[in-house]
Amino acid sequence: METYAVNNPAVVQKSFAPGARLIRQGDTIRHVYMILDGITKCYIAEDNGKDYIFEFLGKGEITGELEAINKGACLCNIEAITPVQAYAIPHSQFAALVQNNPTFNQLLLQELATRISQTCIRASYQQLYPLEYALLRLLTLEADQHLLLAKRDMAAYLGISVRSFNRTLKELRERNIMHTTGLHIDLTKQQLENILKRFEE
Amino acid sequence: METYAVNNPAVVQKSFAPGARLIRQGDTIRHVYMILDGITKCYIAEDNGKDYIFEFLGKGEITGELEAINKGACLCNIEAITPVQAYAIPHSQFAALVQNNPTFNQLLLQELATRISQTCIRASYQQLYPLEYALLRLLTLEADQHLLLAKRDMAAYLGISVRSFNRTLKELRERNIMHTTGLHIDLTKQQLENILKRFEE
DNA sequence: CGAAACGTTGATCGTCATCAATGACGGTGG
DNA sequence: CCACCGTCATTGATGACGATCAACGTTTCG
Repeated sequence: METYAVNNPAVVQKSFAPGARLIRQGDTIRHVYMILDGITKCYIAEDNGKDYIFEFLGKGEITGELEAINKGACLCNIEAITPVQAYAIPHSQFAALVQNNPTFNQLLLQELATRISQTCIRASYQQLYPLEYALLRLLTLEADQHLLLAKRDMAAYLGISVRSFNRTLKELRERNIMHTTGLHIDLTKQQLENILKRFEE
Repeated sequence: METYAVNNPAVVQKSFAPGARLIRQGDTIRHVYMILDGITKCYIAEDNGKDYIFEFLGKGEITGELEAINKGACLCNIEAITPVQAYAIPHSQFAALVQNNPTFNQLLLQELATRISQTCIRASYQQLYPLEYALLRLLTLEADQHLLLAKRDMAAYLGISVRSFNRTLKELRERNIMHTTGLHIDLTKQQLENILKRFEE
């Protein structure tokens, strides 16, 4: 997806150190960002001080597009968790791409559709299953995508404190579902499937 | 949005009685539906028997578009909760509309973007605030949109049982936050704001 | 100079009390 | 029959407090 923005003088490449924010919740922005390299977290900071991470964005993914489409204030914070390279694309250029480049438009639609699916699926199982289930799914996701996340980020993804995260981890270890050290899941895909199924009673 | 599908022989208008399903989770479909009248609920049925409603769709809204864009199996069930009239638009026609009609395309993007925002916001507060908070927000939403939902649907929206729903309702009544009868919220907008703020500590 | 000792900091976890939410069972009333 | 609710026991998840430990840099002393 990132190839569509190259060779355009209005598009600027920017670097972000870990911890730097590409987008601040509530701000009005004039650019869409396309991530060339690195990992970012998208999170909403609630008024009660808690954060909720709803996704991690990596190479090739786009952000700030909701605001470009709907002209609203930023829904969430986008913060680099590794060093990040990104294109900053002005809204005008973004709109032009959407209008004039059917392939880009199609990719954008697909990305939005995927995001909706994933968000809905996650909201569903986080509501209807206990914490341990969500934690196992997160670790599986992490392994699949070769991510290595900080514990506080995993906790924020699950909507809990680091303390609760560690506690749940410990319980999974005591039941021999996880290694006694590290964050590996000590199970084959098949076994994991079965564990996840156990919750479905 | 519904005007874009008129006068096309491939587009068929269909009726659905309350309880009938426009779309079944897991199915592969060949049509996108545009709702002309009535209310539907979109819900995921988890393997443990619980349902999670993630939105209610009404007049002018579209559904089945995720599957049209991503070519996957259906994410969720779409079920009529009032009598529903809808256009069934074949995927080929839908794709043509997206490609050839910039206005339609723009509306589609906006609808997807709005849906993402709302889903994220809801996932966040349902994770980070207690049940009562989510219940109050649901009732506010219902009042704003002049909806009147069945209790079991409200419960499924909150991801809880009807029993728990009633229980939470009772607690709100005992604290004089709600009328002792009906589902009205016995507060001005301003008071409600304050109540919601109370949770933000 | 180098090594041992010290203090600081942050991450982790045991424990305990508490709150939030559920499930089950049975009763009541339309 | 179904919706609703009182009651009770239980589970799930949290917050607070304090102890421990490892990492790291700094001080101190031989």
